[in-house]
Amino acid sequence: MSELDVDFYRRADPVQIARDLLGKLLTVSAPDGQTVSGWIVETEAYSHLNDRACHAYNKRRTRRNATMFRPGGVAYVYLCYGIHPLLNFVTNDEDMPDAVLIRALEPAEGMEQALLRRKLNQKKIRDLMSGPGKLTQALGVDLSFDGRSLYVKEINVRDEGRMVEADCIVSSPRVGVGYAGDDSMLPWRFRVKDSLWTSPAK
DNA sequence: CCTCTGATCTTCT
DNA sequence: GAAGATCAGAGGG
Repeated sequence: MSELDVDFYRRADPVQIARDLLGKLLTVSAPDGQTVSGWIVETEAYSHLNDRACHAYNKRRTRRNATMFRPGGVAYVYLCYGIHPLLNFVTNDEDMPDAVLIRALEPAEGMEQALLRRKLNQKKIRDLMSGPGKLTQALGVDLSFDGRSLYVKEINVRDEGRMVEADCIVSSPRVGVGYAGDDSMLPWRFRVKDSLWTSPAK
């Protein structure tokens, strides 16, 4: 139906955007020419205000997080644990560094290519995109996507009319952010209730 | 089902 | 030097 636009990404509340992204269709055409897409079923919000788990907490700049300071509507991709590229969408205005981490997708188009990239067979289909590192591998997203606009054919997000009602969204604390102290308790992880495709981590 | 571990890049102490 | 927005494989129950 329609591509998500500047007005969607440049809002000031990453928590609302994380909820709104559930049910949207993410499509990636990798440099090898293959296209893989999936429905977003799990996200996490990160805010530079009052959130110690955010890479850009208190507007702290590092070489890694420079992309977060750009205007909303670009991809922020960084290497986690030295191995896995993780995909975020930058939100809010320039120099207001918020982001939404994409944590899991329900497979849509290009499943054969995704299975190849993940080295999985049909029996393991549930592991295809059910985690932030798994989905970047399945989609072919690597560090070269950092800073890429989200309005291009290489990577874009569309509203295809799949509705996710408020009472179908489960919120819980984010994964792996214990270092953030009290902020690690914020219920800023969002999942589609009863989806078979969300990540297993507590 | 579960717990443990290695892989190995960025950032901060 | 240590820990992190993670995953896969090995081993045990």
